[in-house]
Amino acid sequence: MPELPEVQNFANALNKSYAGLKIKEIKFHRENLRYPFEKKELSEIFALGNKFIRCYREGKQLVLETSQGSVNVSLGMSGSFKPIHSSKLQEKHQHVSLFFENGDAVAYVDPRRFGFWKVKKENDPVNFICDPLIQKDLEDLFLTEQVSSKNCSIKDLLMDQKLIGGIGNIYALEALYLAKISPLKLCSKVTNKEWKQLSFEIPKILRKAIELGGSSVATYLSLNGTKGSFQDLHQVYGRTGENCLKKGCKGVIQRIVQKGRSSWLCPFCQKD
DNA sequence: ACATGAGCCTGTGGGC
DNA sequence: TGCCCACAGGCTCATG
Repeated sequence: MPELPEVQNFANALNKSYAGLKIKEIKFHRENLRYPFEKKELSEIFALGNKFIRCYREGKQLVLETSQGSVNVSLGMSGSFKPIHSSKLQEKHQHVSLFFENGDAVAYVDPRRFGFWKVKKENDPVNFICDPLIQKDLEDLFLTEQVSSKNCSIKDLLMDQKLIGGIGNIYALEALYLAKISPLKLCSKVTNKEWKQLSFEIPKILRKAIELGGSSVATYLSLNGTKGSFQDLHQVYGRTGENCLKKGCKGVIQRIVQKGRSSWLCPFCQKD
């Protein structure tokens, strides 16, 4: 589900609601998500009396930081957080509950269970080269030999989390549309001018999406239960058969399958 | 060393 | 109404 803007939204909201609170306890409602829960370690991190210091984003993951250690949380395709009001299970796919001493509580909900909670080790390296909110970092990365010599499509490159932390299917396709580059174009054929344009469009679109509360496709809701509105500004994602929105372009948005996932593009204004 | 495709899960929506 | 298929904001393996 969530790409950078949606994850950033959860980080902001969790901070606003819970940063600084004393923890009461953590409860697990099953044994695993994508991986088995490290219950012992996680219970120590979220033990009675510890302080929930803050939540921040690292690529597409959240980091929950307490006075006794930190945890990486991946939301997978369908993970989300939701405030709860009692110790009874409240949501159908509620897998973790976190209680605070002041009576507040929040649940981790994830129907498809592709997410994970993983204890963050002291010297775990950050697992990507570049954060896509920073135009200069993107440009520097794009103009390296390592990238331009890659034998993959530009869409695959944008979604490679080892290189760039945070871009997924929606924002890769939207940014490529804005930069007028086909998602099929090979990295080796992308011009310096196009790389520069792309490093301009990516932070711009991500910041706009954060501002609008992310994209609510299917069932995504923010912590306070509201929908984002960036989906209303999607230019290609999910718009099969609709007209290209570029002024004067007579193109029709086309859906193709790329490495097993949907891509959308305007075959007229996006060239490969 | 790379690039691809299957698999992990549940839910939803469309076609018949 | 129900059944079947395709598909969904991600990521990790096994394979070639």
